Amino acid sequence: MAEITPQDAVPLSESEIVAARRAKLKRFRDELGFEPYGQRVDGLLPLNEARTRFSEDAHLAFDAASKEAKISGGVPSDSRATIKVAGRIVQHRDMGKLVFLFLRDATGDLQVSISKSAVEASAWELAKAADYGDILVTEGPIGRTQKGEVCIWATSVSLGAKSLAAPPEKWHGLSDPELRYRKRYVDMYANPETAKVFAMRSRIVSRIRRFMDARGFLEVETPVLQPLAGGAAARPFTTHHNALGMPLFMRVAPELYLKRCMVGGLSKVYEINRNFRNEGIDRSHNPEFTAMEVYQAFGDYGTMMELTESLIHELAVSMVPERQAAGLPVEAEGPVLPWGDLAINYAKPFVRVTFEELFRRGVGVDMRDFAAVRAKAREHGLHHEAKLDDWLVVNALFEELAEALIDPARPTFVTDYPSAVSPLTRPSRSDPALCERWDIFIGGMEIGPAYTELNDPDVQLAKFTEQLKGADDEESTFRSLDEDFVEALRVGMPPAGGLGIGIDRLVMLMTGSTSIRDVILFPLLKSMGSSGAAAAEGPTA
RNA sequence: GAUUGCGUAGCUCAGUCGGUAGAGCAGCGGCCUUUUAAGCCGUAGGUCCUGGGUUCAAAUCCCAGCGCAAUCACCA
Repeated sequence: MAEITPQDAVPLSESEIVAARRAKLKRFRDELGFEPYGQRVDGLLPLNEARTRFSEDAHLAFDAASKEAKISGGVPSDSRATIKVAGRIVQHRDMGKLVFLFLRDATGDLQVSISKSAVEASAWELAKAADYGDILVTEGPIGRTQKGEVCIWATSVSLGAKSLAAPPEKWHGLSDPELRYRKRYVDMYANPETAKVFAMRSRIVSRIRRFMDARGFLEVETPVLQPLAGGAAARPFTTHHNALGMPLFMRVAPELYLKRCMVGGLSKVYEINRNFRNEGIDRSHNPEFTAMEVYQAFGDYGTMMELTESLIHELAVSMVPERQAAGLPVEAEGPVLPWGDLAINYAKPFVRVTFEELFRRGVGVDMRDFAAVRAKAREHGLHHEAKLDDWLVVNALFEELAEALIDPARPTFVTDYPSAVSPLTRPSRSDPALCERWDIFIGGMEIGPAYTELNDPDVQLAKFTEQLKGADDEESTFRSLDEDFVEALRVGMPPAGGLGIGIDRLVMLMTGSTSIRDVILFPLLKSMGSSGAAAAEGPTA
């Protein structure tokens, strides 16, 4: 195997900015003796925590002692805390024999002041020549400057990593949305609010887990690679297992496996799951997205409604201090979290309205009067109406006219959907035309449905079979009957409530993000140029 | 998939009626021990997204393509 030298890795041509940075890297290593890619450092403080170590008293005492020492020629006593930090340089001001720079980490920014007289010659050269984007490690007492800026007065400086890439604009950051998504690693340090959103997302997901765990649910993991893509009527991504010679699908939902868990005796389970749907991309859809599915034995859709309302309300309450800390608008009463043009009020109880009532208000006729429904459908230009089943026409009209009546500024449960459009749901005990299902809408987005689950294997099999008949040629290539699932139901699944919540959309609402790409670290974009096209061809060997 | 808009230096953006390609930041060389988007002097940096077309002349007008965004469609 040939030795790879750093020179081999250098591109043939690069911008003068990059060339200048490479020259500095060489100089730092060869002339100044710094390892440009750093080493282990213990005892580092996050920058926001470092800032809290500042003491005005210690600063003033040191200031006074310094002046005295200047006259008497002694060494001033210093009670300031000495701390060690690391961060990326986001500002660099060279004043001659004094360098001010700002370091940034995920917790915030902190100034470092480097005086030529306070550090070794090599460290001084490093401080002078350091670039925007370099990762720096520094140690020293924390004080402030004449202008009052809290800072570390460096006594040592070293490199954590030399940055060889041309940095974004230091004031505007990275604003081109395409570049922000393609180079998220730059976006995250150049635009601090980006990193804040992802830190918030992490805490939100963590709170969801604590909420579920506190209620006695077990978190489980079920297959992403499935021989049959069941649990939702969405187009799956297809793949293949070489050793088994077996076609596989990326899951569109974990539902059928979580129900198998119920059959097995895990009576309260949840999974925070990545799903994959081979469909369009827009502000609220990414091909892979995160959901949480929940199943509770001997619960029903009412159990799931209480759980969902409590969870979302609790999350919204927890966002009040989060958003205040991040400088985002918020009202504690409710609470009210602004989102886009809306001020969404998460006060309990959430709005509840039946599908039938909303249909009557939105469409103006009784949904069971199919003649009137079809007349309305023609009136509103649903031209393929004649080909559709009665209830599908009802559903289409509902989505067209009734959903718009839902107040986007209030979380709203729409309950008791027509049974005919909900194959995995148990029909209503009081009215067989309806089923025990609700959907929750917030901000005009569907956040998730919940069902009283169907656990009668014969009814389930009949519904699956009926659904398959309705599938067109394309659908039938990936839709097939999950016989093992029906077999599991024959073993006996307890009655249960089930729930699915879109975590990305919930995080959008909680963090004030109006695009799903702003809450997914690396959203899918088309690949660029020929290398991307070649990669899409797959392995050739 | 459709429509509209955008694509100019590493980044953020100007570019008038079609007539030699511009600024700020970043970079490079200087000066400066208290800056807050530091400042000052000097300097370098371009496949104007790609490919065609119209024209004496195209960043600019036209066509096609690529990428991104918004809206719509699709997504129970």
